[in-house]
Amino acid sequence: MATLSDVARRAGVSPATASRVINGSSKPVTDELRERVLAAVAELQYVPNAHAQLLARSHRSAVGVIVHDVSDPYFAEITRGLQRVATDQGRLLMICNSYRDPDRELEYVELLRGHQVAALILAGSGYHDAAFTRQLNEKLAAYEATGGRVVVIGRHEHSGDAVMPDNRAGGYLAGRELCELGHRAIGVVAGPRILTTTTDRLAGLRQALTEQGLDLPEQRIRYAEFDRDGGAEATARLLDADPELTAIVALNDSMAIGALATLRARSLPVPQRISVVGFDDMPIARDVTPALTTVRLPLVDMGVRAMSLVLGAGAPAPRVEVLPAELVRRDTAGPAPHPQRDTAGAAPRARRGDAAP
Amino acid sequence: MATLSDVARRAGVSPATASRVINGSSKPVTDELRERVLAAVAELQYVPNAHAQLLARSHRSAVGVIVHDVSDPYFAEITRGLQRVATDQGRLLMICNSYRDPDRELEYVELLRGHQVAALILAGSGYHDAAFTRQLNEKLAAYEATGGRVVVIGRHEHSGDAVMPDNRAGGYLAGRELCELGHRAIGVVAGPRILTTTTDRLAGLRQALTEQGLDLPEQRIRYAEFDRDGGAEATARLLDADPELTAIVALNDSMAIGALATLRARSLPVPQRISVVGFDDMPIARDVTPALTTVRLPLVDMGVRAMSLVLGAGAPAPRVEVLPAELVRRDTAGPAPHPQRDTAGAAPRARRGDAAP
DNA sequence: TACCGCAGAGAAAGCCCTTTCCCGCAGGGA
DNA sequence: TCCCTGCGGGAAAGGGCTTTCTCTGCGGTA
Repeated sequence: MATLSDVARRAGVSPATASRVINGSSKPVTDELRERVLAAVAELQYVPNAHAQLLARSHRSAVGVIVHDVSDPYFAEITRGLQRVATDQGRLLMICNSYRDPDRELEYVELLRGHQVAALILAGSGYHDAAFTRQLNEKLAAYEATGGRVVVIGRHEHSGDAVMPDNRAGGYLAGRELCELGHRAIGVVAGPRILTTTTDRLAGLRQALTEQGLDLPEQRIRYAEFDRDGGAEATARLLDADPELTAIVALNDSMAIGALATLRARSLPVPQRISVVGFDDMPIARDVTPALTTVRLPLVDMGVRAMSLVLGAGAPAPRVEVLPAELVRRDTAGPAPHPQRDTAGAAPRARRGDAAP
Repeated sequence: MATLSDVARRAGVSPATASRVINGSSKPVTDELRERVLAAVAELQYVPNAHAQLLARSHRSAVGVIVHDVSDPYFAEITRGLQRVATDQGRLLMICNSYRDPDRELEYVELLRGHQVAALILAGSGYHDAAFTRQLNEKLAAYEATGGRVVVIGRHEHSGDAVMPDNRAGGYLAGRELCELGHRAIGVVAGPRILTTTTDRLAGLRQALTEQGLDLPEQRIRYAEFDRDGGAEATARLLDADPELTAIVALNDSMAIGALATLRARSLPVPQRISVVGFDDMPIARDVTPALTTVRLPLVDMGVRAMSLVLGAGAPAPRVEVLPAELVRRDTAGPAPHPQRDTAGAAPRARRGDAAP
């Protein structure tokens, strides 16, 4: 590889001058020398060594991002938001997939710190795991102590700046919708119970049911991987245990799609026989058939906010931006198939005029 | 940030010794000193500066990857394959999204070269653009001249090692299938015509139709973005121009999903009234309703092969691995709705017993 | 006892840049 | 004519790490 001094030698100037030309330094250089340097760069196909540059320059510019998996639509959308702001500000993003492995997450914090990133964004659910949480917070604190900035998306465990989707309210929305449609036998297809996202969404859902005089026993919940196959499998288990279910809440859209697949395989019409509500409103939700009724989270906006927060000025106190969830009614949730013997939930159910456009 | 000499000072040793302990050098260090160093590392939360390390070490280990967009399922699958091999070999991947912008692609080649990657993988379609192709090849050649290794996935324009999906054969498969089902009026929803992927798939398709005595006039092809919305829009244009179409080939699955959306919006039943065939077989294809008939490409395997090639020993001659396409029959392609006046295609149509399970 | 060899530790030379500091020189004012 | 100013350029000092080379001191052999 050609180095700067190769270029300088070829152009007959000092490395200092070559550097100034290449980086467009504010210090003036004669046109004659400038051209000689540029010519040498072209001839030698010179590309500056990024590591040497980062070492020599003091200011750090890249931003590190740790997500579960960029190709998961949930994180893809968030990342889109992150990118948008980062690109505007000329920042490079280093994105790492933790695949929800706590150890890998810890490793990546170190790795990114080692790569001298100016800031760190952690996106994705936190864990119910005190030991891990403590370790992570220690690492994050160490990083912040040396001037690094940290923002988390959707995790409570960190005490600093955060962007939080309102998972609990979203769960509540899903639950209320189904209650109002007259459903009494509601099953839940949930992600891993160690994730705070799962428990938060579940808590909101439970609250909605409780308000309608329903409870949500553990046997109506099945925990599985937070993906399509997990959803398919959990739905099958749920149905095997309780064939009378008239509605299923999937705690994310991937699982909802899996649920739909199982339902189709068992020839259970949606929403006539059984309703399904998803969560997240990822792009594909509107394209499955029937189109998925789901709880929408402003994913791109979450990314935008997080990046703005992390690149903006620091604040004396931690800032927490809570972004609202919103119910998107499409075609997978309909009235419960047959009238309930129990009439307790009649009033709210009547409130909803679904026949109107 | 704590530095190595901070650690050394704190442990009362020289930086050399500290370095040896931290990197597990082969040179022996007394247990006593080793422990002092380790303690200092822990106390100081020391993380080595990756840039300094890369500068000091001579051997390069990271691999650069340029794709259209990691969150596009096509590239997500390929990347999964790349990652699998890279992780096995302890390599770090630097993944860049070009968003099909040739200039950005060129920039990323430089960027990755500047980051001293040991190898470079370019995935995604090439362009019908001689000037760009030449520039890219020059940059790649310059990189290879300094010992860098390059593998491309799905692009003919580079003369070195390559992994090639058989796009042309795949197009042929889609065309033949529809002909055998009796379709005569077939429209195509295509990606940008500047992409070689588009023209390759189109060429195979055209060949299949030609063999059946059909031709594929330009007005039966609509070019649009290679995504869901592009597919929806192109389908609408196609239908407006030619309402009698009985089949649509979408040149990737995202476009096929868009096509399905338009068809649903227009209440055209699939496959009774109109058949749809996609391309790629991305994971979601089986979950749309009706499940998508499509041409499968071994995407993960393409990634695996590419990474193996690039990390393996160099070869004297360029190696090109062509991976086969395969038709996956699901539910969006059925017999043409009404018998053709023209009986020319009868024989092949009869060959296929679609009523059988 | 004298000498050799080697284990274990440190000094120092890079790796490739950026940037400060300094120097020479030309032009302008006194 | 002399001095000061300021511009354009180079020398050199890092930036944080790895690694070779060198040095010290110990145990073992003749």
